[in-house]
Amino acid sequence: MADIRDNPYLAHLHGSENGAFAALVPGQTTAAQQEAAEDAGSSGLTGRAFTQKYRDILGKRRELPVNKQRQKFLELVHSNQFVVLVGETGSGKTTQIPQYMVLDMLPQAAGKMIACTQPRRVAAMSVAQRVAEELDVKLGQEVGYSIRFEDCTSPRTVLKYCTDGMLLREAMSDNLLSRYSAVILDEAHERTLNTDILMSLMKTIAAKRPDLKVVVMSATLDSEKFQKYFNDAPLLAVPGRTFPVEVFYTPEPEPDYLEAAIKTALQIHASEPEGDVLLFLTGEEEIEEACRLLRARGDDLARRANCGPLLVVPLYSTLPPAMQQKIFARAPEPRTRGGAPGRKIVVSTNVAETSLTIDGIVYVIDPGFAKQKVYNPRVRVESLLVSPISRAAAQQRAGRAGRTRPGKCFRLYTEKSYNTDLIEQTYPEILRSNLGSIVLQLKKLGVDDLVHLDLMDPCAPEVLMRALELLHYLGALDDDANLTPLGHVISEFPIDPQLAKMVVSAADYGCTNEALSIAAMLSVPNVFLRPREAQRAADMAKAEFAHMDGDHMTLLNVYHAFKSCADPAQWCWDNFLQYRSLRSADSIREQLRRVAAKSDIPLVSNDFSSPDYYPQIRRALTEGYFMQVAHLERNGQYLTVKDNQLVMLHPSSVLERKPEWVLYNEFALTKRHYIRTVTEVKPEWLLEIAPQYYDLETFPSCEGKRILEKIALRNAIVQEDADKKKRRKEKRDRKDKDGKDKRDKRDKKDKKSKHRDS
DNA sequence: GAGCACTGC
Repeated sequence: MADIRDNPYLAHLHGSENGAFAALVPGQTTAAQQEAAEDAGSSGLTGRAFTQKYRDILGKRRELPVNKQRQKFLELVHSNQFVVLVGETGSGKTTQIPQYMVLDMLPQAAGKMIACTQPRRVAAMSVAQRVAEELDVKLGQEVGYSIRFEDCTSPRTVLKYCTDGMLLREAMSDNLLSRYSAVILDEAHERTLNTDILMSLMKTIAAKRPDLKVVVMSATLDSEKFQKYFNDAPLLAVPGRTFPVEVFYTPEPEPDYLEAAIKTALQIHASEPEGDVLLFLTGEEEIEEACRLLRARGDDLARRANCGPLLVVPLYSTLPPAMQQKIFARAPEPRTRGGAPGRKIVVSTNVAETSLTIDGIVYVIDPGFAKQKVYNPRVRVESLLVSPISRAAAQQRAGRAGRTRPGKCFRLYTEKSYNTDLIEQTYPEILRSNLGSIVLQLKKLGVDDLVHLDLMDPCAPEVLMRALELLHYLGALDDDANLTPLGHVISEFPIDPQLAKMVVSAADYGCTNEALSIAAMLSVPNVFLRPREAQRAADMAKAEFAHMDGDHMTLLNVYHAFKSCADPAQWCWDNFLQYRSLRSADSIREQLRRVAAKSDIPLVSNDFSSPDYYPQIRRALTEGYFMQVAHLERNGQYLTVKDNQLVMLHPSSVLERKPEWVLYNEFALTKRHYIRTVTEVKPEWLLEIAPQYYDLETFPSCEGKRILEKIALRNAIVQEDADKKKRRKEKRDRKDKDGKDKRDKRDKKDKKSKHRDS
């Protein structure tokens, strides 16, 4: 019944009509041959006859700009190990290029896969879904995806979309990525930490694997930098499919960008044709404030100037998903039939710049600012700072107005400012981050010489030094900066090295279960909600979980309560807790538990009624965080140990009684210097647990040091005492033993004689 | 007495 042409194993019998399929020679295909294979009666991947839906989609795929360049692309891939591809939005590169690679390399025949990396999970999932449809296969079979918490692939998988972090993890156990015949790095222009590392890694691997093909895809005009970095790789530019966006600047600088933004939005509403507005601001509070003002003044405007109704929607990542959905709502209908049309205004953070696409945006308002991460290696602090965006980011924002039809972008700064004040590109993340975790991963990847690591933008030596120093103190690296056995174990955990050290050490204190829970809770966004209209109620709810030892134990209480309640979502709502964060903490904990089990770390708890239950957990915490300790000086202020930075307990801390020694999870740099998530520790523990760090010889002078010195002295005396006692006891024991031996001999003799007697 | 831009393993 089945057409012989539908059987891929008989492809060689197909004759001239389908010969193109059989004619596919790996690494030598032409665009015409590939198209013939796509036009065939059945899929070369599954052997099944193509569906009508497949043919419909195929028609659309052929119209994508990237398809016109297929032959050129294949020629470049055939004669080069690296190819750089620049494609604007709408070019079809993310869906099509990996498919061209599949047809060209026929990875199923070679038993290898093609990987295409994405910076974000949702992108990896949704693109894989789309490509599975385009290839007429079931998602998770021939085409799949692999992201944290979810591996949707099978032994049949030939094309795998994954997050760049996932591929990096995979490289840690398979340094040459030998399962892949080609790696496609997508969205490389975003320059995430993981993409940068992966790019460097691909250069190293490619040098050792001539058979490996690497395609780097980017959306910027900064293609020369990529070409140069990849050994002068050839470039292929694919046009996009977007609509023109007209850009307007303010004639004079705006002193108050929030006020200017609101005015502009209302002006658009009053005078521009129908079309939704996207306004970029920097943070939650600012956005909510802007929304309030816009709603109030919008109503006013409608009354006075016969404007249509206004729908104002906030958008930021911590907004509950149900609220986020509102950005997709349609603009309101006119109040009366034939009246002025309604308009939707979305007020958003950077999420709308890359992660989320909102259809129907015609007007963009760009004040030119965003909160950006910065890292200060001197104080070892990552913080968020409102700073001017780059020209590339400004272009990206403007582009959001031209996705469905021609649009307009209003920049709330002068053209001169755009040209002279803004930097060309946003600094890549690797220049703005603490590299502790990354350095450990690199060591695990077999990169020994970090200083000469071939990165597109080399990181500051001081940042590297800080990372190496941290890992050395944690015991993850030895004196020659080589990975220790402990370092190997720590690197397996997908969390900060300090947290991983805590989890691993917790085994010695009998509390790995609790350490896992705390590690998970510290790896998710803040679980405590504090809505403006219910601050007191929220504080009271939090007080129920407060633990006298500090915030870490409070988090543990929350987690335990969460795990034992009947209806988690309702319970979270009732207790002003972020359900999303807690659920995520639960999956992270499960993942960490599996990693721990794989490393043969016993999963144990101490007796809950034991007085040592909490101290043991705090000791384990100290094993990871001894470098983040502050001491309360006599003047009532905290100084961080060694760095002598003046800090204050964050007002959200449950520790109001100001213990003398505290360990903190985070150093928040805002108007003041705050330490957040804080727990009381004992100075003795510091000396015991991290003598190499608390080496008083090298310690800068301060009150804390003098106290530690006293303790050290006392310890020494106690130790000396103990040694004396021990020696005396040993002497006594020896004496006793001698005596006992004699007695034993005598007894034996006696027994023998008794035996003889009996 | 205050904040959490955004990703990711």
